[in-house]
Amino acid sequence: MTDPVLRPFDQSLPMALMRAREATMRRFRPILSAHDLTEQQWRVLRALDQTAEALDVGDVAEATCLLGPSLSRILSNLEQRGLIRRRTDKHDQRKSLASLTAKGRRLVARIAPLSEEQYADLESIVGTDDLYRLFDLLERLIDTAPNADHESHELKESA
Amino acid sequence: MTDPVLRPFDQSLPMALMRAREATMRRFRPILSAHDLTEQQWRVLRALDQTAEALDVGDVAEATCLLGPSLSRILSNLEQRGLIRRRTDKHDQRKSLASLTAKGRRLVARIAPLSEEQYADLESIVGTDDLYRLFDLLERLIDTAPNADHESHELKESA
DNA sequence: CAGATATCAGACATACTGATATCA
DNA sequence: CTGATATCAGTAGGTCTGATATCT
Repeated sequence: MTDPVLRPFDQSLPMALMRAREATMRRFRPILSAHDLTEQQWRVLRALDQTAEALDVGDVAEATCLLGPSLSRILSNLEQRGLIRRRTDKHDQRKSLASLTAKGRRLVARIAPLSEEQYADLESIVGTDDLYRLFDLLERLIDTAPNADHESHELKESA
Repeated sequence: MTDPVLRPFDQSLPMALMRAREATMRRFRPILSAHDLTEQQWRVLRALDQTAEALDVGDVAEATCLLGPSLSRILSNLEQRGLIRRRTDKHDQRKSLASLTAKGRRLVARIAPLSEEQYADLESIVGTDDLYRLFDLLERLIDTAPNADHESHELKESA
């Protein structure tokens, strides 16, 4: 009568994904907090670093898995700190375009080598082949999503 | 001068893990919210469902990847809703033991088949073999964690 | 007394919903 | 007008640090 009705935790996929992400983030978190960045803020800076041009808010939301309202506040924060800049799109004045400032770019550049260091470490532990296998499997999992709405909340992770 | 200094997003492991978890959770989230449960609350109920006996708070924290203070608040919430019960350990009165109430157990039992349904769906899409391969790779990744402190915050996801 | 355990208090970043202004 | 885009307002649930009480 008190028997478990669910599969054990170690067979829970979201749980395994969360633990794996947690294990990975344990490497990066100290780096980010040393620069006063939350994970979400870092994701935004990172997304903006990838493109030479500015991105509209919708694109940033898609890239970072953040919801619009959350993103608006994060962008305000980063703008106040002088790390990013916002301007309205000339061709479509509804849109707001975000881009890194020189200061933001310097910050990313300062963090990048520390980040890559951790990746190299990870790769040497897990092995390059298995790491790519993992990426491949994760990609396939992502494609199984019922609704590929780019609107979805934070990992927050659970279950 | 505006070239990206970081690897692209699709080669970011925490990012891939987050997206994969998000894709997976998209299946389960509607089920949980239909029963007024957050992901963290569900993780706690699930952990308690796994053992016939009560668990002390430390064990629950370990199992659910939640920090002590967060867990305290979540347990209070679940206790108020009559889903769990807390009592102090007779042998070590510092410890607080948590267990599911009959009501909590009924709730888990009601959700369980809906959850398993999604797992079966997932397994049929990804394939049983690859799903196990994925579990294996994730497990290895988890073992690479620098600090295996069971204290670590929420997925929140990033980087 | 030292170490462990759980909780509390409070500040903060985020998630999420719903309303709003602007523009295509 | 409609649909899209971004933001704002506000509530809620979590994170995290630091302090506290209790017990081993």
